[in-house]
Amino acid sequence: MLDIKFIRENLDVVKQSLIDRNLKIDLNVFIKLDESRRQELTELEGLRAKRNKANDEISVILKEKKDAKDKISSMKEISARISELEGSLKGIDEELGKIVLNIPNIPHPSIPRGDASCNKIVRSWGEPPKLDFKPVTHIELAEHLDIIDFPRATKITGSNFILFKGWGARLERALFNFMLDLHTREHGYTEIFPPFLVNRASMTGTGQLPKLEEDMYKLKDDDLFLIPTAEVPVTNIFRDEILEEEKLPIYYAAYTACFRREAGSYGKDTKGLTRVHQFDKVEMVKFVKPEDSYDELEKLLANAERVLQLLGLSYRVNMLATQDLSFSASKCYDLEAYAAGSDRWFEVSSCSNFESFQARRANIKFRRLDAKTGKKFTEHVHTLNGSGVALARTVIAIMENYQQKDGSILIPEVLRPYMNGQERISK
RNA sequence: GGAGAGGUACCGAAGUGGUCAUAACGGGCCGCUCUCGAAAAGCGGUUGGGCGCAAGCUCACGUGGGUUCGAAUCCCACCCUCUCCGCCA
Repeated sequence: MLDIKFIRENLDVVKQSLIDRNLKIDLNVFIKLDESRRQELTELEGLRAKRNKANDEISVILKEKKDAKDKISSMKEISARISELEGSLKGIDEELGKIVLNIPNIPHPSIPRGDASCNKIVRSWGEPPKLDFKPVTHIELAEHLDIIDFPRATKITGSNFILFKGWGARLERALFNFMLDLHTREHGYTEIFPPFLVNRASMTGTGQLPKLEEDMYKLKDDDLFLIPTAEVPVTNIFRDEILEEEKLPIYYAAYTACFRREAGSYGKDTKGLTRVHQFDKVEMVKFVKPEDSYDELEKLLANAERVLQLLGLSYRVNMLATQDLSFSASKCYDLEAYAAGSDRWFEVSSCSNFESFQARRANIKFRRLDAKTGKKFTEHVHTLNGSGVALARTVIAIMENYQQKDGSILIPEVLRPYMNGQERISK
């Protein structure tokens, strides 16, 4: 959520940001509502002041056992007007709130304007593997090695769910353990294991709601949602809280399963692990001071890259252009890992700076000292998060890049300690 | 799921229709005084939002409604926490 005052005072900036994102939101409605809100508020508060004063007088009169009838009846009219204004103002606030909740964050000046074709590869790392045979896809490998059972996952739940089996399941577990260990031991993150179900306020706090409700799995009898990413529960840890300045920055890393309905992408990537409704992910979340957030974004990105480097997966870093940027983000880098069997780059991480956008929605602040006045004041933190990294697609890259001529899969060295020291998965 | 208790500031807690919501009282924290230093004691300070150039005004007692000239206080609905019982990994 943007600051209402900011929108009012920087209308051109907001309008340009909507153009850059190729969105049509009529801000004139906002301006009109904002104006009438302030006008009605001024009248209302004047009347309230009058009423408060009269109330004090009435109670004095009654204490003295005198007659307050005239005063009381004269207040009836004012009270009626007050509740009229309160009702009207409530309506305005609701409408205004709806509009503001649907205005996306302002893209950072450093990112390209335009659609996905304008995304900018800022660097790449590693080389695609040199295989002296024709590589196959992870689907064929999984079937051959009997480590993922697609048909039975569909039977148990539905299409695009995964059932890992044997060394497949073990590989999955090895991966998120390895990632959590890396981030907590070497990158300074505190491990979190959050709930996988969250309430509406949490979903709104990070910006999934109200826009993406149809993308969420929602419980029927409770107003709860399955998390699409650990970003939601972890960022909401500090919802409605004021942090002390010395506590910042805060780095959290969490493994969770992630649940996505992928409504609107039916027919896309229907096979294999590419687009599934439930996948595992290790997520990194940061709460930082505003002046540090862009440095922190680069560090976060480096932490995610390190995972791929240690796994020996070649990847590229993609800076998203304005129209490809998610609703809440100001700036975002996607990490794309190459997978030889599919001969494709798979998005395995998104590292974003949300600036104060989520913090304002979720009401997360910190208290800091004003150097000039020596007084404390509160300010919204900046939040960031990044996958470190998403598993299903990383598993694709590992399987397809480490496949051998005989159909076995070599296990990346860093994972071997997590897999009984085993070197390969074979039939 | 059943029964009961409760939700007021950083914490505990008082307030049960009016002149007590920056909110009694106690504690914590910060600053100052005293001290070689500390403890103790004393003094002072310690919530957040909105409108306004400002002075200032206004809102917030779990949430949302209602009654009233006036609600922390009365009424209704909902949410949450705790205790006991039941069920249960």
